Amino acid sequence: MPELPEVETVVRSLRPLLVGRRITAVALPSLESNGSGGRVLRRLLNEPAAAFQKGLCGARVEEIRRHGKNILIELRREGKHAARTCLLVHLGMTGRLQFEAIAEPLRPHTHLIFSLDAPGCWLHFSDPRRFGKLRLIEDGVRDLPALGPDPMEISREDFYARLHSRRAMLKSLLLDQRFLRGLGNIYADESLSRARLHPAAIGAALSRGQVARLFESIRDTLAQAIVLGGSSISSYVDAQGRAGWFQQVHQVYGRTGEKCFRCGSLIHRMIIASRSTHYCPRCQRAGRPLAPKAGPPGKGAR
DNA sequence: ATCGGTACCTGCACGC
DNA sequence: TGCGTGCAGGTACCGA
Repeated sequence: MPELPEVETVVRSLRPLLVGRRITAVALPSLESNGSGGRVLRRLLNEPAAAFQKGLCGARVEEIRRHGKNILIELRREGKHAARTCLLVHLGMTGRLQFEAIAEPLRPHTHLIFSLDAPGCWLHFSDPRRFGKLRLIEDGVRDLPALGPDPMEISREDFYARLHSRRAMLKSLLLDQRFLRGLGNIYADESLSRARLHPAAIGAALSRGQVARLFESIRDTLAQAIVLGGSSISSYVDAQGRAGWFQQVHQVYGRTGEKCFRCGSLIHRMIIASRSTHYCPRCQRAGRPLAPKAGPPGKGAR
């Protein structure tokens, strides 16, 4: 679900109802209902559940930001133990933060419920596959994993310098959060398609013009996806339950065997960095590695 | 530095 | 209907 545009959409949908609110309690339904709940929460939280609850209760939400695919909920605790803290939420593959009326039936795999000082409004965190994580960190960004620059903030020159020093395949680079933060499988494929670059092309081998095309494509793709509220494949929705629309304009992702909108060729699928990679073999030739010379003479590699 | 493989999980679509 | 298989938007870790 959650790459940069989806996380940005969630952040924007969280703000109106969450900023300024106080967290009054944190309930852990999976701990109560399920024998393996303790193990689930240990993986999700990486600290004892009681300490996590204590760190959040009474804290007021000051601001919500995005850092790559991480959601940063900036908090201030008042009173005797006044302090600034930050709740980092990574949605993993299937994590969902959603406002609910508590009376509604609990969505399966709801692991946390944040009570707020707002009537009739609770924030639920659910995550069927449990690849998500929540971390309480003191004092902001210091403890975050070292991530690369944000694709919407990096300059064209810096992007060129970073890309030109790398000998990895473009798809691998775009998925690498230390190279650039926020892209995932969908937006890597979609950006490469719009830039008309082959996913297996080598970063260092691109011309200045090709790098510029990739730079613009990434920004345009992400910007358009944010406007459309992200891509809703299977179950993604924002904090108010609204689906995104960007999947309607996917050019290659999830379109294996369908016709390219530009040239009519069939979209191919290959594996790079052990991830499904979708591309048009005709439009995305630029930078393609040379075909192996294998095969009997006269049969020329295609 | 880079890559492939594996691991972590559940849910779903599919073919038989 | 039920079963097995493969696949899914995430990261982290290991060994080569």
